[in-house]
Amino acid sequence: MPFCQRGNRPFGVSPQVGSRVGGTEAVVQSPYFLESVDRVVRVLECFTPESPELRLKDLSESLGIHKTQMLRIASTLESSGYLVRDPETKRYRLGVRLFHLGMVVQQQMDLRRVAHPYLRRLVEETQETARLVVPDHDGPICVDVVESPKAIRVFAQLGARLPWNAGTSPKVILAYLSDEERERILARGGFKRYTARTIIDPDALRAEVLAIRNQGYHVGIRDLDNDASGVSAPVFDHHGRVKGAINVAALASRLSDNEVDRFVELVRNAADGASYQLGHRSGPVVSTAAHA
Amino acid sequence: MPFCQRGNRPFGVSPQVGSRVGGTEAVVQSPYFLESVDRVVRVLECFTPESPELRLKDLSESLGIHKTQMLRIASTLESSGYLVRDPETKRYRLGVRLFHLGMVVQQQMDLRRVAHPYLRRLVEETQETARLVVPDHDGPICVDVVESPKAIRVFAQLGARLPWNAGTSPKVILAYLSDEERERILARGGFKRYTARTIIDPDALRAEVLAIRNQGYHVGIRDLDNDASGVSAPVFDHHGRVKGAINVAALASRLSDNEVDRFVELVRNAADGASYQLGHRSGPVVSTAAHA
DNA sequence: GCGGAGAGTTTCGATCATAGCAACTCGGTT
DNA sequence: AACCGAGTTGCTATGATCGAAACTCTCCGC
Repeated sequence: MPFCQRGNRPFGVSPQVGSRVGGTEAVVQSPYFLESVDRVVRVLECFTPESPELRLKDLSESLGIHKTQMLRIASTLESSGYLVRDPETKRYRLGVRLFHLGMVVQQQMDLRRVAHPYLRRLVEETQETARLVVPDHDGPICVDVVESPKAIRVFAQLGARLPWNAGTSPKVILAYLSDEERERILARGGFKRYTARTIIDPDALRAEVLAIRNQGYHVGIRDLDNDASGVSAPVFDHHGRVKGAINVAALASRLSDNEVDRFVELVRNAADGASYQLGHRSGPVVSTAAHA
Repeated sequence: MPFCQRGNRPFGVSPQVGSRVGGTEAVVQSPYFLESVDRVVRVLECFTPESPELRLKDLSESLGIHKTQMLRIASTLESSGYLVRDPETKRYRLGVRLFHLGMVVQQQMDLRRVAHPYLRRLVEETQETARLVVPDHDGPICVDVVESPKAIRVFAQLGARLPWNAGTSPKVILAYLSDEERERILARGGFKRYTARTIIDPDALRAEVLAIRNQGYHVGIRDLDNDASGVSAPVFDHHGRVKGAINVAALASRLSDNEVDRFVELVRNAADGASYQLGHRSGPVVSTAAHA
């Protein structure tokens, strides 16, 4: 394996180092690093929703590239339709070409496809069963499972419909649905009891679910099954909408407190990674371990 | 003005020359051309909806780039998140980063904004009044006008609602709406007569409109106003849906047959250009002058 | 209408990043 | 076990790339 990236890269891929301006070439990231290539993407990244139009000077200054060189780069990009230049104002914008590439990417941004490798990795790391659960008209459904290799393990039925009021994934999903949807589901009621710990009162469920929303994940103990506990975290799309939850479930007796903490970390990373792949940008997710 | 591109570049910007493989550097497009930059975009363009995953060899072969070099380019792109590599299969895919750039572009893809420069150019070229008309709940509306500089000119009311059965733009839009919508509008009926040439019979209107659809544009003679004639062509978004029509209208008496042909050409180019800017790829548009 | 400032464009030679060769690893196939 | 094809690494010559400096153009204040 040639360089730093190991397997799936979830977050923090931003090479937009801010001010490369003053210093000469700070961090060269890999033995195969081509500056000319990297510069191209750095140019494209200068264009944001906030500043979609930039002058030559803006570009050359913010990237620390000589204006002459900047002109050459921009002109080349323009000639292939990745930048367009308003002939009046001389300002550059991103070209439609990029939109089309974006659409090619969008076609691959399918939840199951994206989540699967994360489930696999979770199982490797935890040795427990991992699942992907998605919301559906009436009740969440388990749409992907990677089973624990252990002899005694949580068995998850692919395609099974789960209740809204028990199990970690359903509650995590419920937590991030819109207020109306959540209330509709709570109002519908009819919650069954599965174990002594199952919440069946709608108001209690609402409270639980709002707490989950604040926390950004959920650890559930024996509320759906007397022997099982689990950890879930939400997966969002690029609009910031919940598309599902990633979950790891284990025999409750096997889960020490330390293990729980580790699982939470792993599950959250997996869910964040999948969210990122779906185009989500770190917004709504609560950040206990914020990089501040 | 440094190089070949003059003003707005509508179509045919594809530098994807197919086989640059055999020959050495065929066409160098501008004095400011940087091969390294161009190569980056050519790499990205290898990925299409049909072949979204490519191996190193696929890339290097189809671009005629040495595999060593290809590895370096791809690795650099990977390290900045524009390509992702499946560690198992070693295949590359486009990264989510591109999706985000695509979204930045999408925000600029607003019909009025995009069409305006085309209207301006049309007026320059034709010296007649140009308009942008969009469909709306009940009737098309004129949402942008650039007026002819001539003393006697067609006056177009910004924001005016037009009838469906007269004038070129409404009929062009009608032609490209979905079958259901079109039939609903035809069924609603209540068409007024404006001149001797106005079509008021729904069946006749349907026939006219289907003919327009085959033709891809429409030349209307004195059917809304006894002194005015006009040419319209449809503008599509990236789903291939009609978003509006671009129109040039002149005093009927000023329009010779030659002029009409010229106007048709200009209006179609403008509409195609605007469509392109909205992400439309030459699909549904009828192609009399196909490049086949 | 003049002069200066700021942005963009053009030219040109020196130099350093880059291209491609060749050798190597690794996994699968005959 | 030998082979093959894909991918990875090391190394050096060279020509594409970079930046300095001069030029153009437009806008502004006087």
